Amino acid sequence: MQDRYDPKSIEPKWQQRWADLSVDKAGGRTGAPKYYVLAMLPYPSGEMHMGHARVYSITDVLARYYRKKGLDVLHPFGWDSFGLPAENAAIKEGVHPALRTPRNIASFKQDVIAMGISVDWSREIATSDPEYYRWNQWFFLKMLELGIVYRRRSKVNFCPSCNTVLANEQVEDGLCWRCGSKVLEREIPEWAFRITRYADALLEGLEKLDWPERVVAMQRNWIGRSDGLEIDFPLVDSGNAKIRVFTTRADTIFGATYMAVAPDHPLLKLAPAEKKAELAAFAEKIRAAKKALGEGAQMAEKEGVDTGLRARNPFTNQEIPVWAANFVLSGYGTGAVMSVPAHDERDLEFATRYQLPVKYVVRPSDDEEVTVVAARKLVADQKAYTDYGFLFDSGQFSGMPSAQARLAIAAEAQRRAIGKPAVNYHLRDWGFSRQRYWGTPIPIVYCDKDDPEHKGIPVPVDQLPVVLPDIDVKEVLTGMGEPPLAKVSSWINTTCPKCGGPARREAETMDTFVDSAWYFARYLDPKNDQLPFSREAADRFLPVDVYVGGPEHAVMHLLYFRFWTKVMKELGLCNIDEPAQRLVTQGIVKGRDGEKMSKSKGNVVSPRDIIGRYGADTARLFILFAAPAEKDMDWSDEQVEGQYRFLGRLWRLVHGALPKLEGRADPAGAMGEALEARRKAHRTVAKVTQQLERLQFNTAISSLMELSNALTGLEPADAAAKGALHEALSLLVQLLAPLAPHMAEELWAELGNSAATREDELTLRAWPTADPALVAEDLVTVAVQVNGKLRGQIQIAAAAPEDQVRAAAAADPKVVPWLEGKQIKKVVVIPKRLVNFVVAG
RNA sequence: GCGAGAGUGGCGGAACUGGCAGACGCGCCGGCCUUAGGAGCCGGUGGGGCAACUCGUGCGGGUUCGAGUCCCGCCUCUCGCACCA
Repeated sequence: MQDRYDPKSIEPKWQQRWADLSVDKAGGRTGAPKYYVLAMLPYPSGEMHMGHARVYSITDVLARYYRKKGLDVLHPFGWDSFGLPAENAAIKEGVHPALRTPRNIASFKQDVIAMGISVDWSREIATSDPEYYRWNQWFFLKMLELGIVYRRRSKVNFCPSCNTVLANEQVEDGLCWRCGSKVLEREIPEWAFRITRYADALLEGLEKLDWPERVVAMQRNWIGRSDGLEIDFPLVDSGNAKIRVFTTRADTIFGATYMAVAPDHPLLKLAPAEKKAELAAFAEKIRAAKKALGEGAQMAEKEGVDTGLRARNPFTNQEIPVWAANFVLSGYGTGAVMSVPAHDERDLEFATRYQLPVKYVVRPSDDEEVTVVAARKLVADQKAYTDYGFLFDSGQFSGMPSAQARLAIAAEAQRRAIGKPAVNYHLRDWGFSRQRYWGTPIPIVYCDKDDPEHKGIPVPVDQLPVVLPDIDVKEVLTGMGEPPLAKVSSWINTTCPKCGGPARREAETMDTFVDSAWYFARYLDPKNDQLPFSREAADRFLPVDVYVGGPEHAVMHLLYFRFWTKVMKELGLCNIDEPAQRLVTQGIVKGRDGEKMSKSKGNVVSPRDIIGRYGADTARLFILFAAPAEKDMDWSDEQVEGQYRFLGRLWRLVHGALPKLEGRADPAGAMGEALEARRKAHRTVAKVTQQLERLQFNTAISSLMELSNALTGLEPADAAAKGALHEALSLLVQLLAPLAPHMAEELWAELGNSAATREDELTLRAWPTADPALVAEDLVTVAVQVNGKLRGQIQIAAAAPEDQVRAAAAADPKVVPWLEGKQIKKVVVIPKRLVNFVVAG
């Protein structure tokens, strides 16, 4: 034993012992329920940062807690080791990603171990390992068969100077990150997942998940289902041509006074000759503007051009003008809208600018008088009435409420064969081709003979994996020209699986979101060379019980992850609908200045430094104590010191008590102070258990501090009291174990519970249970109120009957003056808590 | 604009299904110990008032014996989406 708490001398020792005993291995407790706790897959930068430390602190507390509860806990770890950062670093520094990546992993892994994170390293995976990514290729081929993977043309960012395609991250303010040239748009073929096929399944699945509302809302919004009507507006004097629109407000169709189409709408070719030049110029202008503004930028003012075309409103039979407008998106719905300026803000803004007619057809009430006034006010204020209401000036539909009219008008359109109900989604298919080197090769070859149109011939499954070739970094990873793999002639040139003749491999690689879409399942069976994972393993451990990671993954990763799970079920690999039942999105860690930690701000605090100075237990306690898991937290050196001091006090508390524990007896006979200590300890067991179940780590730690404070300064009077103190300290240490495991192991041993074998380890590992007799209170403090204001407090037996409690409350000296001479109208008694006298006057 | 979340001491934050607001920690104040302490220990700490008491959970209403908690109407902040028809 040492005099002072010195984390450096105890933490590595216990980390070594945990590793030696393999206490963290999953799968050993076949009879027990499983518990799968997972942190989001990290990109292996060379050093763990605070955000990582926070995630792993959370998952590790859960892993250790449930292991102690006797569950078969799976807490695995792996590396998202493919991707752009490694490739960009290679382009800049000329170091091959395959060299850099293992170094980064080793360094990061050291940090994870130094934090005392209890990981089953026998299941470690790295996505850049061919034994991992071969299964990406396997999935690709299966999904190609099912029609979930397909080839399409799509627009990409292209740098004309580097002659290469750029990822969105490589475009800065519309300029190439490398050479600063203006980025162009270009159409190229790419591979895509038909995730839209699962839009409704992904939407419905959200209902059953125990996920933060914020994330659920973002996913719902991202999928963006909207139900409406597609309906044709015939063009006037243009033969049979008609413009199809999508609307969710069919009830307003009698108010459609013009149409608006996207600037590149195909039917604009029917526009009168004299308009063609103007329309072409407009389309070009809008395209250029969109490109320059980039994504997320505020769109300019609404703008349009009268196409000269005229359409007929199929319900009013009136002729209405057709405009090309910048606010209509060619990629959504039919690329054309019926404009109802009276009932749509956007349509009104446009109509106002170009002086198009506004016709109100829905009103808030079916009362003529009210309506006229309301309508006048709307016109005077130049406001659209966008709420549902009652129809007027709408022929046979007048008087109907909007909700009903929507359906009735849709039915009528269907009857007349000019429209049909339609559903639109914001969700787009997931294009996953990347013109990069450091990713999973797409297992496709192109053969001029067997595949003249270059649709792609799948590589046979038994030829997987298609392994990335080794390359000369300086020659291949230039960031310029054709895709990197196309430059590796020894690799790109291959033989056709069909004819055996010369063929070329697909030069593109997969988006790294593919890697992270299913890694959680590979952990179950990481060495399987027949399948991504066995059905047996899946049935044992899926789904993930708690998934922890940053809210920045709310849509992309978490949507792909869910999508992939649905595909895996379709393939019969597993029988779950959703990959993770519960999601915890942890808040960000801010620096000393209250700003988000970042290198550029110079406010980064490194976990490595904190562990070096205070030890992992302090780092863990600080991180868990500073804020609830889901909230942002500020870094505070003082609070870190505070946790270090707490651990120091605990150390001295136990070591100071050791001599007093000699000659202890069964605590059952303890009285007075010692009995109170036992009670406090058992109550803390009950409390902390509940707090850990609820992921309330900050209050769990404060409960331990309370117990520690209560036990400080106790002088056991007899043998039973000594036993009581020993019991209370042992419980305190056991409760501490998931949170500050090294300290707990050390003190547990000091308290005479040696941990030399795996079985002894399991003694500490068993989670304590509270003795109900000690948790129950026999004497309680009851608050006494008069007219809802606190006037006194009484101590009384918990079991005292109500009239006794009432009498004692009324007799309390502090309460008496407030009741004197008053008439008591009512007395509210809440057992064990409070008495409230309601008096007159 | 739409969606989600949050407003409680000097600070981070507690408060189970309405029941003693401010647990726990930081900071601060006082004391002890010490050659010394930026170590440790003990005590205090929402505002006002000597006190009895009183005021206090973003603002304004309401329900209730009783509201940080429930209802209605606002304000502010954070995050996400943003011409989605």
